[in-house]
Amino acid sequence: MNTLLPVRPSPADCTCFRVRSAARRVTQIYSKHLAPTGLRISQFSLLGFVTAQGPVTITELADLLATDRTTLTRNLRPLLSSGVIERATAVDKRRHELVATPAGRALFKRALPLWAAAEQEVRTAMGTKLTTDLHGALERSMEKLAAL
Amino acid sequence: MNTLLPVRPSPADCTCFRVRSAARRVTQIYSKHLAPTGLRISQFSLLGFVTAQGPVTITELADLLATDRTTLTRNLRPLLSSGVIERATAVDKRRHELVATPAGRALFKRALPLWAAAEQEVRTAMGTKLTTDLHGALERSMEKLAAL
DNA sequence: CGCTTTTGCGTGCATATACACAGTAATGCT
DNA sequence: AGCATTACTGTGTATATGCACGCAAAAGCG
Repeated sequence: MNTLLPVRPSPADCTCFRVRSAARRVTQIYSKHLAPTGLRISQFSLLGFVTAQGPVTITELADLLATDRTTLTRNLRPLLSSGVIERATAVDKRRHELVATPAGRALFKRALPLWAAAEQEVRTAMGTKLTTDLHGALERSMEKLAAL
Repeated sequence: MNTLLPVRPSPADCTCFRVRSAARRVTQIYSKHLAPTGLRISQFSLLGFVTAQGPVTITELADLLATDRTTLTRNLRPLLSSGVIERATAVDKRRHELVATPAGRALFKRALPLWAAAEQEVRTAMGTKLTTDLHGALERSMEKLAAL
């Protein structure tokens, strides 16, 4: 299990750099497709989770999305002000439960085929095997790195 | 090559979401290690490329890092003001050539073992095979997606 | 019941990211 | 040389990201 580092480590060998580069690249592609909806890809994900998970708190959402809680506070802002997500009053007054509004569910429904087109474009470009490999590697990596 | 999408697409199946989640996770790990240097991982990468590539322009750097050019303009700001990178006067007055200062090279040298520790921690957690798989999948993905 | 601890959130600060647009310098062409 | 084109860069605007810190509500305990 002694994974040796390259002899002359370079920033280009950095796992972090590679994952971040890939994230920037795919973000551009998805954003291009989703532009007509006015949603960024992160907003699409956020709206999707809120739509699917029903009433959910920011902390729960942070776990699902592997994002910092305080990041979500801000990322939710445009979605709250545009009325696609709203706060529900919870019994526990500390909890700020979030639900998708009818307009939010409609928007997500409209955005879904555009997301699918982006996903299809990426998967077609990569091919079936690479898509499977990438998803598998990312999935297993997240599991291994969750413990750290 | 007809890569079928899942029957009921969910944001969690999104390639973009997965890559972005992974990027957030690894960023946290590297940042933790690099904190004593005052460098973020993106700044470490930036400084590394400038140190290695010698005089380089923002546009060239943008290609190397797969980042938007205007992002680099801003990302360079803290590195310029802290004096680890400086502008060199080029013959072509449009070009803003960047070089690492002696302080910058020294800082990078100090940061290198901390980066190596982060890289080692990640690779140890993932294991040799998964590390190879992930790097390979990311590498090939970037190639395939570069054309889009 | 009153006090301490825990839990759920938001803010201040700093950086990261990229699109649309604009400015300036070099180049090419007539 | 003069003008159009191309190349290199910065800014305005908006979102994304997370750490340190502080606030309020609920829970636990004597």
